[in-house]
Amino acid sequence: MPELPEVETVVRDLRPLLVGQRIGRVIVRQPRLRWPLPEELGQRLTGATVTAIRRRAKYGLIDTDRADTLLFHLGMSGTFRLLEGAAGKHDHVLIEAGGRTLAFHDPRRFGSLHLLPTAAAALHPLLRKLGPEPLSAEFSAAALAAAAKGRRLTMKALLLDQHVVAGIGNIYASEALYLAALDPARAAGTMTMAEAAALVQSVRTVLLEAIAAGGSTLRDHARPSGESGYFQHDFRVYGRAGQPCRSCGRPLRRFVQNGRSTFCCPACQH
DNA sequence: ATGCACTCCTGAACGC
DNA sequence: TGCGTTCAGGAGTGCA
Repeated sequence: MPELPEVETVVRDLRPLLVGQRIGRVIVRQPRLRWPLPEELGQRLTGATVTAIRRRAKYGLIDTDRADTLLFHLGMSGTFRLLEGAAGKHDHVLIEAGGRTLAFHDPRRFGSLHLLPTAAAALHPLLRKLGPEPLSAEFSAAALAAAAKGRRLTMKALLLDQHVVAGIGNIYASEALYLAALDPARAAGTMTMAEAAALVQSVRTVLLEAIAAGGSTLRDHARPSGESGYFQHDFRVYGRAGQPCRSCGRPLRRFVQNGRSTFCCPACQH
């Protein structure tokens, strides 16, 4: 469940479970994720106390009092879940803390875990080139327009470029473009300043809505899985091909861009 | 520099 | 029931 709102929800759910807790055993059951897990993962984490949990783009950062930070990315199918009983299939890494066992569960194994020096975490190659956080003031109409200027790629592809703005994925790209009434297939370079302003606002709206929805949904479940938070969210266009546009009533359309599904209202978005 | 196809992996849903 | 095909929320790499 990998876009910014879902990672934010996971981070918020992990905080009360881990912050202030001393990490016990760390068991690696499957070291081959997106990148091989560091050999010293367990040694470095065991005995450390979690001091803070942060989010950057779609990454979560778990800081410890040993100046190490555990960086995680959920990929397409990653979740954290509290283990009840034995570890199951795809529970790749088990982390004991506070009398509980947390499992990093990821069937497709596109997720990743890294161990970084906390002080230099932002300099890591995976984080260094990320664009602004979409919910920060740094993500402005001027900044977006500047990033779009002269670019021939589509509006949708621009939003998915993590160097332009960090944290938007395939679902919320469609959602934001619909809310801003922008055609996903239009060249990004044709964006006016007024359209950039509308898109910035729409991105913020859909992300904040999703964070609110994820948080409330997850509270129904006693574990920080997050799966439910994603599926129960009510999307405006994503996954609704053929259904009526909530604005004009005409059928929504699905088409493929760069090998991925895009949903839009051909009548409302230009 | 820019844009895009390919690639990693498994599971679910669907058609025959 | 089983088998093959297609699709899925990510993103680094390498190529044109």
